[in-house]
Amino acid sequence: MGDRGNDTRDRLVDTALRLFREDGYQATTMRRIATEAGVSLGNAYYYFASKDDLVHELYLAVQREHRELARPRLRRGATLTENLRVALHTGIDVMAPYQGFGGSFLTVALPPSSPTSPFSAASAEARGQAIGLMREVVTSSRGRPSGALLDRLPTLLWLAYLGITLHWVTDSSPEQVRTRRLIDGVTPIITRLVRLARLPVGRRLVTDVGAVMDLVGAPAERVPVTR
Amino acid sequence: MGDRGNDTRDRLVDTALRLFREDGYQATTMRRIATEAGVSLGNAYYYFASKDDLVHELYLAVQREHRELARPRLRRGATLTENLRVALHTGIDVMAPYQGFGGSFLTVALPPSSPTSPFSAASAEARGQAIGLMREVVTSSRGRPSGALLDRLPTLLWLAYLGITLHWVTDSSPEQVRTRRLIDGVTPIITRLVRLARLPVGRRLVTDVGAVMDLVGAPAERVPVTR
DNA sequence: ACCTCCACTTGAACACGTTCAAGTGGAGGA
DNA sequence: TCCTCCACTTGAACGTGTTCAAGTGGAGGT
Repeated sequence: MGDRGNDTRDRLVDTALRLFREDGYQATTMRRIATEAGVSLGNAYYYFASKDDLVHELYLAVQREHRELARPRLRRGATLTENLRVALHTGIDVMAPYQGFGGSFLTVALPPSSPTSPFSAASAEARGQAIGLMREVVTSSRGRPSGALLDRLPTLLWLAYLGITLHWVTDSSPEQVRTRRLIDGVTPIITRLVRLARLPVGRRLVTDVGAVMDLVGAPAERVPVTR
Repeated sequence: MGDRGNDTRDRLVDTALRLFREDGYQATTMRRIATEAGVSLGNAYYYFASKDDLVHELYLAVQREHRELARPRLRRGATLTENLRVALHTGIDVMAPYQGFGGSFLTVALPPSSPTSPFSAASAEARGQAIGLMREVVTSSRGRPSGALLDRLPTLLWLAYLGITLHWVTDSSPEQVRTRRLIDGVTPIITRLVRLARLPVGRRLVTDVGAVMDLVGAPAERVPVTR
């Protein structure tokens, strides 16, 4: 009992996430995290290899909350547009407190060296869950696509979500309304593209896009064989 | 004459870019840049506000070389697929020496705080030139699209280029063949989508995409009114 | 010849992220 | 009770990016 280790670890994560929210990335120093968590500086490094490692915790927390908040909001039988809209807006809602984090989010999240990278093997599970959420978006909606696209769509939607996140990070408009508008504008277009897949022209597009995804090794829902 | 200032500045840029190429971002310290350029540490900060400012120079150099290398390679009357392919591959060629730079490229290039950000006002001119290159790709190709799409396509292609760069950064495959394959796979798809714009279905898509771009304020070729 | 000005240069100093050798203390066995 | 072990904790120390008060020197006016 007592669980000295886990207690300290939890206290560090809580303190770090709070400071990240309140003061952003740069202004939150490792010394302050340690002090406010009531431990020494060196001790923080016993639990986390780097400051970026603490951002990884933030990444995981955001992801978890996104999933938990979005799933019950999906309506079985609603349009793809509507369910996708809900999922994307919920994502922005969850990330909102960290907008001040701004570019530093990417600074840490994107580089392939970091385990936070959406493409790294280390975050394969988190990525798989994100794609899984998109699969739920697809399967819970009416008018869902046929075979080939059904398999590809979750990953494609996840990529779209990544792009929207990229826009959000650089979005300095009040309340991030520009990103909100982007979501509202993009979702019907995606739905129209999905419908297009029923026509011969669309079917050919699906085939080609699928081929590229295989060739490049697009992330799948489960840990992919990176070779 | 003598141009003491410009000499020092040029020497700093040359040294920094060389060290970035040879040793990457992190291993290249401001102290080493200053020393190898034959000036004091403080002097480097007289010319460049930050280390990231030197990366901005790298960004500009890469952009300039991309443009200079790609333009003569475009063939008037070739297919859009072919010309776009050339432009994108040339981009990768130019960036290749900096692959080791890896994630740090984005680290510095993407955050909206940094003037290097593709979306910031500070890099509006560089961005405009990049979009301009894509415009040349479009106008030099045969079978170029009609009115509405003709205006939108350059920016859309630039966004595609951004996406491919994003993939390149995290591409650890030898010689970045995966990114090469991505380019070869994506360009014909883009061409097919452009052709689709002639049909009624496609025309409607173009209208909708254009509306979203206006709403969100997508970067234009010239400095946009960011509001 | 002297002075004035200011673009340019310097190195010390600061706070930061990170590392590391040296502890500390409580659980479990003898 | 004492001993051993090791998960956990500590603070000093290193190299980094960045800032700043103090110079330096050459061009141009008198």
